[in-house]
Amino acid sequence: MTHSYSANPKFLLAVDCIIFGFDNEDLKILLIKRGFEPEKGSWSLMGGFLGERETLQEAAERVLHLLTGLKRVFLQQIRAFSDPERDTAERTISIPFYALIDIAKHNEELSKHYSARWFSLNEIPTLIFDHQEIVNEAILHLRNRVMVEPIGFELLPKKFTMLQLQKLYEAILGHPLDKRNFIKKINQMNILDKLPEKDMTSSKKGSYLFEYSSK
Amino acid sequence: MTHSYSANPKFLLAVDCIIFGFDNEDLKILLIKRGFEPEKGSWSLMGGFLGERETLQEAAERVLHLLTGLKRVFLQQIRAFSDPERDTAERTISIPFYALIDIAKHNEELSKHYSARWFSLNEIPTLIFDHQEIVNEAILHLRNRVMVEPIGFELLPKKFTMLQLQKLYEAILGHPLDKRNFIKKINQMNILDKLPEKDMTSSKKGSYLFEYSSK
DNA sequence: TCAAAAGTGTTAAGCCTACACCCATGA
DNA sequence: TCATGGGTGTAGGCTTAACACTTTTGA
Repeated sequence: MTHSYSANPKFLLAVDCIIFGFDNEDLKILLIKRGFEPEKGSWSLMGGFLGERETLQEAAERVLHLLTGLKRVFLQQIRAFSDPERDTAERTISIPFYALIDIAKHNEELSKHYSARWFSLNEIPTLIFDHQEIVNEAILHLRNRVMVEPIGFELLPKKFTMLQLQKLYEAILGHPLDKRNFIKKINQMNILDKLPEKDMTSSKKGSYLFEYSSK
Repeated sequence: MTHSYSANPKFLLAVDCIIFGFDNEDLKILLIKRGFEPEKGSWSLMGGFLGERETLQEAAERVLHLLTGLKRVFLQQIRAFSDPERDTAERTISIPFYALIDIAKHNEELSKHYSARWFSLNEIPTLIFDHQEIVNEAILHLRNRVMVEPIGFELLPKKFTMLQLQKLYEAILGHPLDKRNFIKKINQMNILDKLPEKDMTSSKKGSYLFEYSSK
């Protein structure tokens, strides 16, 4: 160990954001066409460099806001990626965060500006560097977490039907769920408020809307 | 986002190691008396700075080897700590790793050289910077993981009794376990080989020794 | 009246928890 | 022979998984 701070090397720190969204069918991620060299024009996670006076969390919030226009978003840090060769231009350590957002709320203008597009998980194009590996870890992390904690509501509109929620869980977990068992499970968590309104777009009978209850 | 690598700031990256050991009674961590300013003489995690050509994992292995003499140790990365004020000397981002080692195997000479000491979790002295918070996250991580995956055997000698294993799990989880239920659970995991030998030191009857079966 | 999605219970199996006595042995 | 820790089984409650029919209503 070198007992002097100044004798040690310093590094660029990137925060790369895996932005998850849900279109009532598939879990998707928002990718950008990289706007600078190297790998200009290739598909990539939205990223940025850590600034002098920021925490990593703040940097991730900044990066996410640049692309989506959103603030106060669910963000979860995952493990650092540090292969010395991972970025072909210059050594960069990446500390990725995944975000859960409502697709409908992101700013289309900003997306256009970064040539961004939503991709279903099974249609992800070739990504730069180790970004595919980063995405894979984010998916695993999300999957593990959703099984024990009530997260994921960030991916839905404020009011949603049980079927929407079930489809979301199925998309995250990657396998179908039983309707009755799912409803039972969610109900006994006691995290939803049943609203008096119904969503009439999906059927003639209509289905009740629910809200995530912040208690 | 700044579209040029060189215009962005660089940072010192520390790897701090939470080194867990087990003395058949308590879960312990190995702390050092810090040998340089600031906070010289205060209790601290063993740490080091990332080198130009290393991955974070390699840096953690190097740091751990410096203090314990051990190689090929179980190491798990946890989340980065990045508060700009966390290190009072100079801004440093810490990427902590926790290690599981057999207390009996660490090198006493090296420990002495760093003025290192083992502390039970409930006797941890005041630590520098945010090291207590880092320790807390490592414990939580370990606790969550031990409930779903067979880890922890790294903390025991190669051959161990069921009681030793149970005491270890109790120390990690922080609460007592039922002997019969514990044995049932471990057995149905199918991860141990029962040896023909017995440990005769703990009782007149003797208790069978087990080995972790790598399959 | 029919088509389409919403809503609703029960049963069996497995899992977890709590709990107490006999065994083997050396002193 | 006795004191000490080692080893073993069962019953009840709880959770999970599998499974199908009735309701509502607009077209």
